[in-house]
Amino acid sequence: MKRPRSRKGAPGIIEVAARAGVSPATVSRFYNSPDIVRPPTRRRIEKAAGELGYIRDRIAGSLHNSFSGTIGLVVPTIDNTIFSELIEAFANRLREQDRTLLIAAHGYALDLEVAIIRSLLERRIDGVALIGLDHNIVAMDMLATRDVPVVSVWNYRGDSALPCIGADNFEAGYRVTKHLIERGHRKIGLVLPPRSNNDRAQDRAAGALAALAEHGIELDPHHNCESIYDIGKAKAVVTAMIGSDPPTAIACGNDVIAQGAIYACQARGVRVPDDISIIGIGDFRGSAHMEPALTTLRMPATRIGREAAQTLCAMIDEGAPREPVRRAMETTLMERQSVRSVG
Amino acid sequence: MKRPRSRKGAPGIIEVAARAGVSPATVSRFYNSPDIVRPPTRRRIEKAAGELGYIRDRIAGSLHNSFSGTIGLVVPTIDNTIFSELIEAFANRLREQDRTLLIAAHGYALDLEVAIIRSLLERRIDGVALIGLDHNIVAMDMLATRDVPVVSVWNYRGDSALPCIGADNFEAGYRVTKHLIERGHRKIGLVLPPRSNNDRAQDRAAGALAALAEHGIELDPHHNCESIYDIGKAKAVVTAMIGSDPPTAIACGNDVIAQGAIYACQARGVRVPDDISIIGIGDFRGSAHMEPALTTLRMPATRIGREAAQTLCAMIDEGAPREPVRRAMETTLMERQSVRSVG
DNA sequence: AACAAGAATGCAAACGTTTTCATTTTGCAT
DNA sequence: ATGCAAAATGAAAACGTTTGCATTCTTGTT
Repeated sequence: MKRPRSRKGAPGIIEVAARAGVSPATVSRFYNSPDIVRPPTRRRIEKAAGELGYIRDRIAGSLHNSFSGTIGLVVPTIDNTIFSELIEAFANRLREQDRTLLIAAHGYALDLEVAIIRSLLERRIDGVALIGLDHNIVAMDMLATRDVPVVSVWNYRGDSALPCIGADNFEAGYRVTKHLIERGHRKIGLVLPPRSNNDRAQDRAAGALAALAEHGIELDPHHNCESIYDIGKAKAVVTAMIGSDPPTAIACGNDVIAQGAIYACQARGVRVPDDISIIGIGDFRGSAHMEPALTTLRMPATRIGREAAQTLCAMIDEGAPREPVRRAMETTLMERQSVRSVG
Repeated sequence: MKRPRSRKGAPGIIEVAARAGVSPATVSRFYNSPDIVRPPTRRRIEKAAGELGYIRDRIAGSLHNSFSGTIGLVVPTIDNTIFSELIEAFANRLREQDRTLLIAAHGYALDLEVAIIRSLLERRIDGVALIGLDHNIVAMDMLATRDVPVVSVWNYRGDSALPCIGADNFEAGYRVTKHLIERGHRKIGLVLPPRSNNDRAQDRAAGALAALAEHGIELDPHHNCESIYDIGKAKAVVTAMIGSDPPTAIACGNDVIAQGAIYACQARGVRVPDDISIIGIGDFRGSAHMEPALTTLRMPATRIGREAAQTLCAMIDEGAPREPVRRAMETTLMERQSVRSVG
């Protein structure tokens, strides 16, 4: 029962042209390069468009020149502090450039990614940003065939095939663990997010393990845990970990896990940092104000989002450079109250 | 220096048609109503499309019939637990319907809303979802003129002009306050988000005040505070409030404020709920696992998001019904550990 | 075997812009 | 005034689909 809804009274470029007493071509030029139409004409068109309440139809426009002014963003999930900050920055930057954002989430399912990319391509996106470096090969192929610029956001690797704007997650894992070691901790627990389909998590884990290995510290399997991005789950996992033979410090894969860890300690009457030190990664909004304030490695999500949008737009406007752009955004260790020195 | 990037080798419907030995029209029909093309033909087209790696161009399609398969969503901000959960649900529901989501944030600036809506309209969205009921009149006008279905999400009012899917925020404010009163509290503090340009906040405040008034409880001006959506800010505000002559309970405008309130108490050595009870609104992910677990009024963000998408799609496909759809989604008081009875 | 009715397909004209090329207008120097 | 280059505008052909209408193919009936 599809009604072919009429575009109602919506005036087109032709009506505007008629009312302004110029040709449609001129109206088009008025919108796309105002500088080449003379000020008096410009004013007439502006007036006519205003009176008619004209809204240009970019869809018709993009049919001709192949730019739609729309960018795709594919994320594992939107509902995640870290990504939502990133998305917001990305979206705002695009808006400033008069582009719009098509967004989709796949929930860590790589096969859904193909369907999503296809759907975006059907809408003629000018470029795509993807979270992380590992992606479905057929999806990447579709993009490459159509010559659509792609940037990978959030994770940085010096040898990535894709242009990437993000933080070095290996280094992140390494630094937080190293920080604990430097504070004298030897019995260290790890609570990391699942590694499958997640290069960020993989890199962080590798970094943490590297720091441990470098100092000849052995990781008790009982202290090596996994938790999804969920306070409740993290709390449960850490509660189990500290039940018997607890570590003196726990490195968490992100701030949400760290938050869960702190609650787990509080629930069992274990003091942080006096009995157990806890460190996170991310520095989410709020982490600075927790009790105790969370020591964590700050990842500049907003800056990453903005830079990524910027880079992608440049690739669209100027063409992709030979060598992919790769930018490692600096992370900062925020020393607060949840870690103390021992020994 | 705009290169008119070539659409490269991207094959069109014509190439597919040629390879399958049919006319373009038939290929088009194959995609839009497969049932009216005979199975053998269908198979040939499918094969040809597959071999060519054809991806249909919906932009060209929407030029003809006025549906783009794209929905707009305008939110104050993406980076906010409550909205990101909503957005995710909304986006996923749309994806299931083979539609895509154009998203934009205005950061509570009503004038930006006009620019955003205009930008969405330029992309020929089939419908729009907006957060809340109060909106810029010229933006609403543009939508009405073009006959674009609109739904308001998140806040419910029985008398709203717009179709709305959400929770009754007046009732929410009323219930949490009433809950404190029923537990014997008389010295009650309020920490609510700023009301300007925010009907949700206005309604919650009105509800809270109504509950107080109903029981003849006077609100000490010193206990009537405002805080933006930010743990740090809320913590500061509450720290000040409990510095001298603290209330015995605080009703918070949302869970993030409540979280800040709890931290404020912890930082000052005030016990929750023994010394002060705290209640939130929202039941964000994590609220159940805090220490102490937060008593709060659950708002079903995921269900709201899904329902909203559903409703909007129905309006697009079937036309808007005479009387706007209005759905009040049920809220639930989650009694946990942050509120105790007194007196 | 012939025929009608219906189903499947093809043809060609939209859809609302942008852009090339041609034409007119403008500004300036003579 | 006059002529000329440069700037501004107009006419018309794209862009890649969808769809109304016309045509051809099926299929079942007599």
